[in-house]
Amino acid sequence: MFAKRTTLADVARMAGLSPTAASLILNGKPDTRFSAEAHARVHAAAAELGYRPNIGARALRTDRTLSIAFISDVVATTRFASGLIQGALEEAERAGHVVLVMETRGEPAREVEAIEAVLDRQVDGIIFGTVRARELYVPDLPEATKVVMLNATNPRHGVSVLPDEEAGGRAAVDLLAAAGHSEGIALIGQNDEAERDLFRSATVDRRIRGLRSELAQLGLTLVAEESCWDWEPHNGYDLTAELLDRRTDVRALLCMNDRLAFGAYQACTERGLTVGQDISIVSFDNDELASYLRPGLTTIGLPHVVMGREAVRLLLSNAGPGERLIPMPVVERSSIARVTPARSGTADLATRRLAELRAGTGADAADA
Amino acid sequence: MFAKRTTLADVARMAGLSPTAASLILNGKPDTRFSAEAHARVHAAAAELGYRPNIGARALRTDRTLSIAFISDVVATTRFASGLIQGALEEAERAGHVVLVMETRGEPAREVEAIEAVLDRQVDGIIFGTVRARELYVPDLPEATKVVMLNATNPRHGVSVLPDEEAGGRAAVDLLAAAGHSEGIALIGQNDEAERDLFRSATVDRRIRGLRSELAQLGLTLVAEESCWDWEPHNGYDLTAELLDRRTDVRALLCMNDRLAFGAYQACTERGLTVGQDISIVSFDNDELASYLRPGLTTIGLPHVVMGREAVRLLLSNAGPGERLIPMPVVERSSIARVTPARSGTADLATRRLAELRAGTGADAADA
DNA sequence: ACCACTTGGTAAATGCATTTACCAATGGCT
DNA sequence: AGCCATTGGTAAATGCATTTACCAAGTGGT
Repeated sequence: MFAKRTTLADVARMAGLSPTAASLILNGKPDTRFSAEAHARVHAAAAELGYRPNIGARALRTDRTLSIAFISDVVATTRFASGLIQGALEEAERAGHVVLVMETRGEPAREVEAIEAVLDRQVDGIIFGTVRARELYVPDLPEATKVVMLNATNPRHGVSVLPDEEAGGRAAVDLLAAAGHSEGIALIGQNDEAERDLFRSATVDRRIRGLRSELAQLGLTLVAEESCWDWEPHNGYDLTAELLDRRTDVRALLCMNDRLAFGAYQACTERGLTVGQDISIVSFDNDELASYLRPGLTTIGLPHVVMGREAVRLLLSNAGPGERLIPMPVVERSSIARVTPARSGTADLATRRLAELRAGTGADAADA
Repeated sequence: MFAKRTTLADVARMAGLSPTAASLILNGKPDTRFSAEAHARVHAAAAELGYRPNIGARALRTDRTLSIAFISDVVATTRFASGLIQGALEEAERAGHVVLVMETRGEPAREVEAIEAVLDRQVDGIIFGTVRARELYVPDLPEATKVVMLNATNPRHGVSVLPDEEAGGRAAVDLLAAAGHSEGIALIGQNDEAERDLFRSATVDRRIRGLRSELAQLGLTLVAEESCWDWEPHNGYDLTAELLDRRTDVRALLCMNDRLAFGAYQACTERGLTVGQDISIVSFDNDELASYLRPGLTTIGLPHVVMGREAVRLLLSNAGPGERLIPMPVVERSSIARVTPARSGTADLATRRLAELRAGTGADAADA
C-alpha cells in the first residue's frame, strides 16, 4: 500500500516547522508556547500522513516501550493460565500497552532466557505468573525493573496478586452449613495427617486453613478426609467410590477442585446417589467443567481474569509492596441439597457469615 | 544490582577498539579482517560485561525486531486458542523471537488498533488466528508486512495453516466401520438439510465433507442426523436423549465435538447404555474433557500446538502462499465397542483406509 | 625507489524521536 | 535610547547499534 512509514520529520516538513515543534506539539508538552496556528498545522499534517511514532526509536530516549512482559510457567495447560493472560491483556490494552508472553515450562534455564529476552526489548515491567501458586525463584534483575508476582510470591519482589483462598475456604463450608448440613461432611483431596510435610502450594494451604477454621467456628467436624496427590478426575472417582462403599453416613463432599468433583459425580451416580438431592458436592476453581455437569456444580471460583487485570494495574501504577487478595466468586449451581438442619442455629449463623463474606468482598461480581 | 545496561561502546572501550570493530566482530560479519587478538578481546569484554545488544536500537537500522505478533479473536475461552499460542511460543523461542499477543474479541475496531499497536513496534510479521476457523477480515497493511493466517483464510494473505479436517472426518468414520459398525450410525450436531444455508466454519464444512464421502466410499448410511447450532454439552444431551427415546436401532454416535459427546454420554448412561459396550461414540477435538470421561472418549484431535508451531515457521521462512493442512491425530480411548460386523468386507476396507490415513500423515505423532 | 595490494582497523553517517540549550523579533517601560 | 521580558520558535545533542566510506602501515614485486 504505502512504501515507508512516515516519520516525525515528514510531519514537520509538511507543517513547515521543525521536528522539535512537531514533537513538542504532538506530545502536548505544557509550557511550550507555540501559536494556535502551529498546533493546527502539525495536527493536520500528522492526520493527513497517518503519522504514528516509532515506539522503538522513542524508547531509546524515554526508556519506555509501552510493553510489558508476562512470563509464566505454563500457558496452555489449564484455563487458569489463559484467564490470567486474558485479564492482563485487557488491562494492558486499556493502558495502551502491549504484552509480550513467554512460557518457561518451569525450567529455570528457560526462565533466565525469557527474562533476558524481554529485558533486551526494554519492557516497562515484568509479571511473573504461575499456575500452581508458589514461591517462585526469580533470578537477579536490574534493580529498576518493575515486577509483579501473579499467583506467586517472592521475597525480593513484594508486590503479589493472589486469590483470597482463606475466604474462599470459609465460603465453601458456609455454603454447605447454610443448606442445613452439619453432619456427614467429608473432605476429598486433602488430609492434614497424611500430608504433614507436604507442600502443595501457598494458596492451597490458605484454602484449607479457611475451611478448617470455618468448620471450627461453626462447631462442625469432618467424617472423613481422603488424601491424594494429584487432583484429577480419576482420583476423585477412586476416593469417593471407596469412601461411599466404606460408610453410609456421608451427606456432603468438599472437593478440593472441580476435577476431583467431576470424578466424585461419577462415583455417586454409579451408586445410585443423585447429586444435589441425596448428596451435596461443593468444590473449587469454577472450571469449564463445572457448568457441564448435571446438575451444575456449585463451586468457589478462581478469579483468573480479575487477577490478571489487577497484576497489570499494579505493575503500571508503581504500587508499593504487599499482597493483593482477590475475592473468589461463589458460583452457585445445583449440586448442594437443602436438608433440614440438625441444628438450625448453625445454619442461620452460616447464612449470615456467607452473606458477610459476599458483601464484604463483592465476590460475586468479581469475575464477570 | 547494576545501575545501567552496558552498551556496545562500553565493550569497545574495554577491548581497546572502536564500536565498529566490536559490532562487526560480535555479529560475526564475514570478509572483515580483524586479528584473532581483536576477536578475543571483544568477546572477552562482552562476556565480562554481560553485554546484550539493545534490540530496539538495533531495529532502528536493521528493521528487524525479532518479535512477531499473534493477533487472535479470543485467547482464553477454549484450550484451542491456548494450544495455538503455546505452539507459536515454542517455535518462536527456537528462532530467538518473542511473541506479542493481542486479543480482538472479534471486534473489527479492536483489530485495527491491535494491528497499529504491533506495527508501531515494528514486528517482523503477524499471525492472525481465530478459534472458529473462518475467512477473516484483515484491514490494509503495508505491503511488506509478512502475514500468516492461522486456522483462518484470507484472499489477500495466502499463507494459511488449517487442520486437515477432511482426513479427520474420514478417520472418524473409518474408526467406527473398522470396529464392525455398519448400521445404526447417527450424526449428532449436524444435518445438511436443516443447515443448507448456514455457514458454520470453513473447517467444519470440510470435516463433514470428509465424513460423508467416507460413508459413501464404504457404502454406509446414517440412521439419523440431529442438528443444533451450539455444540455444548446440554445440546448433546438433549439431542441424544430424544434420539434414543425415538429409536432403538442406534449403535454408534458420530458427535461433531467432544462437548456434544459429553452430553451424549450422560444421556446414554441415564438410559442404561454403557458407552464402549452397548453403544459407540466418536467425536472431534480431543478436549481435556475427553480424557476425563469414563470410558475414555475416542476422538479426532485438533492439532493446536502443531498448528501454532507451523504458523511461526511459515512466517519466519517467508513461505509462498498456500494452505498447509495439519493432520489431525486420532486418539483412541475406549468409547468404541467392537461388534461383529454385518459385512466384514467393509470393516476390513475401513481398517485399511484408516491405516493409510494414519501412515500417510503421521497423524498420531502430530500433536505430541 | 616506487606502485599496488593487503592487513587491520576507524570516523562518521544513519535510523527516529526527544530534549536541552539557545536565538531572533517584538513590545513595554523608564 | 536602552534594557528586559515575552513570544515563537530552531539547532544540535542524545540514546544505541549498524554500516559505509575511508585510511595508515606494511609487504611484495620490479
